[in-house]
Amino acid sequence: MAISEQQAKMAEGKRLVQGDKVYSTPIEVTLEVIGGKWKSVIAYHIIQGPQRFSELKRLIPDINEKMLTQQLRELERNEVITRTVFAEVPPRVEYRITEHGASLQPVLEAMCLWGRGHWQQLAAKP
Amino acid sequence: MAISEQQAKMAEGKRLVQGDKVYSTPIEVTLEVIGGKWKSVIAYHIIQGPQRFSELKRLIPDINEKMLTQQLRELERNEVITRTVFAEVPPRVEYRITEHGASLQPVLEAMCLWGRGHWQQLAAKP
DNA sequence: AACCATACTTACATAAAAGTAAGTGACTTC
DNA sequence: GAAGTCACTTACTTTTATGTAAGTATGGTT
Repeated sequence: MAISEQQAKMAEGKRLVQGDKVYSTPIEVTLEVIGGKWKSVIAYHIIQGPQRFSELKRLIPDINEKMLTQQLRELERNEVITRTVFAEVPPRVEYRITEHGASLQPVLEAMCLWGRGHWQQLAAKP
Repeated sequence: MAISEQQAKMAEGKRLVQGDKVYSTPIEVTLEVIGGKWKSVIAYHIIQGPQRFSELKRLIPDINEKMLTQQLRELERNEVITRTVFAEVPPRVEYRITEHGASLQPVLEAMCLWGRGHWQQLAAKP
């Protein structure tokens, strides 16, 4: 390792660097992939089994088509899911979890579990 | 349960309701508490042990004071952390995880682990 | 008296995320 | 041939999140 690199590392503390992006926790890396309002929810549904576009729309009633498409594309770009178009009319498109995406299961499961617990606490109080 | 309530539930599928908020997955509940760019990172650091404001600033170099205060307040409001002011000059304020907040550990750990793995994959490729 | 430290607060500005509504293409059924 | 299905796209608007920079209070140190 060059001295300048080393100095840079010491000056900035333990930080993860990737191209022009700098993270101070691996959590930030995860957020790049499943951060935001929809991505974790979408991934959670697809991890339960392959889903069509329309099925996801049904499963996530409040999402609109633009958001659904956009977030699916980003998940695809990050290799969390794959997109398969079937040459049929009307078209059929299937989204499946990748192996890499499947490794998100513990994260999504933990989030799901915690959310359920927190919701019950809220429901019990006021 | 009143019939109208029941009908409402059937019409809208399995959804969690809390006041004026409606969720279709417990994941959304979790996101209300630790969603966004900073909250999970902050909680992660405080879960490792009590931290002062200035220490958090040091641990999360890219955050600014306004954001740090704001997010700390929201974590406090959701009973994830507590805030203790010591009557000293200069002031000392300590943030600690609550019991409820400590239950986030599996979530944050999973996020951290996954982020590390994903980052290594990225680093190995290009 | 001037300066330092800590942990903020405030007003304001910018950027990013999310939402709305209308339209597209290819083929099927009525 | 009009209408319907599915999975989008596009242009545009609104909302939410995040950031900047300056200022505040208390009291200790020089």
